[in-house]
Amino acid sequence: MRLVFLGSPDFAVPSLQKILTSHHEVIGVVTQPDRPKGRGNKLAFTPVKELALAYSLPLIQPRRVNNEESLAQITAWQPDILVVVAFGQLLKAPLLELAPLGAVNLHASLLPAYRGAAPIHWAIINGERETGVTTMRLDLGMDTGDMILKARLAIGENEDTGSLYDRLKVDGAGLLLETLDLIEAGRAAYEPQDGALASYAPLLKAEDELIDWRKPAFALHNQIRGLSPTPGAYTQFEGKRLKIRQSVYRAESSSAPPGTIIEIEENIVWLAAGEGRLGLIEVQPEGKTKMPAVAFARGKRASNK
RNA sequence: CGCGGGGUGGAGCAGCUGGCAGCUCGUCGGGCUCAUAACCCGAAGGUCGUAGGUUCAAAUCCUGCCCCCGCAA
Repeated sequence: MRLVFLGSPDFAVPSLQKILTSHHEVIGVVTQPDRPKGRGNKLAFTPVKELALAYSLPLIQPRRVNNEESLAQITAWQPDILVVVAFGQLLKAPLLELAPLGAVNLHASLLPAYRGAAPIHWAIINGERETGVTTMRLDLGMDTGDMILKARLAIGENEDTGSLYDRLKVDGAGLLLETLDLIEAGRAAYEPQDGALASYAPLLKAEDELIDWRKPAFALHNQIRGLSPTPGAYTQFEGKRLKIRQSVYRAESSSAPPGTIIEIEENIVWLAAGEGRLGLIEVQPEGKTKMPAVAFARGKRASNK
């Protein structure tokens, strides 16, 4: 099929790559505009743009993909289908109806669960033991389209978002290609989502990153791995942020007030939580590189005296 | 020129109103022994990111460069 690929972050890269190695033809790529990023606000290309450039694919970067100009360009490409993976903009009716076969999307959850922007983070934060990827036909809603294929994936007990993200984007790429082949063969089955079972995974807010020591240790552990490596969960220490990059937890409680140190083992700094105890393994002070939690604790003691 | 922190023995830090480089941990050797995270003694180990400048003297002051990171987007 002749397809236009819409995607932006590196989650979409394996999908585009996989399609490029297939018999399908990518006749155009749509990605987000270059944006000032990082320190110094330097302009950054999206990972999808990097790949598109490497393959010399026709590329547009509309501020609003639904406007007339980009609509005209995509129409001119005459695609059979639009393929959307973590694009970052919602497609409106004219775009959804532009290609004869509509638009398919890859979403990083087992729909209808975790519709929305941050399904991987929230699955881990909520302590899910399983997630997956779903392909669907896009409609006007937010991840509400009819589903085509799913692939399940178990979440490791201590797995973080980074690891899960990497696994899902690869699984997703395979599933997406499979889906495209089905559609091309006219054998795709479309299953409507049961809205009653839907749940949402909204964009992360700043307050989601702050650790509340009154919560149970397991919840904090899920929060920490769910936000790792980005944006990272943090606690306030001496007026500065201390990101907690890696943790463990135990059920046994202590009489210590939540957020205080109970004990320091060889590689773990144990703090009291609302329930149980949370063990810090790796932390990152504001303005510093990540370091073992035990080293941070030592440095603090040394400098406080 | 978005705001900001930092580069000092293997790790984490102090020293930076200029004058012989210090602390905690680790390592090695020894002691004590069943040690709350913090037992005792001793030892090894550092071109103080890099290039240049100021000075009798610079980790400490000035300038360029490299590197790491936080925030905001």
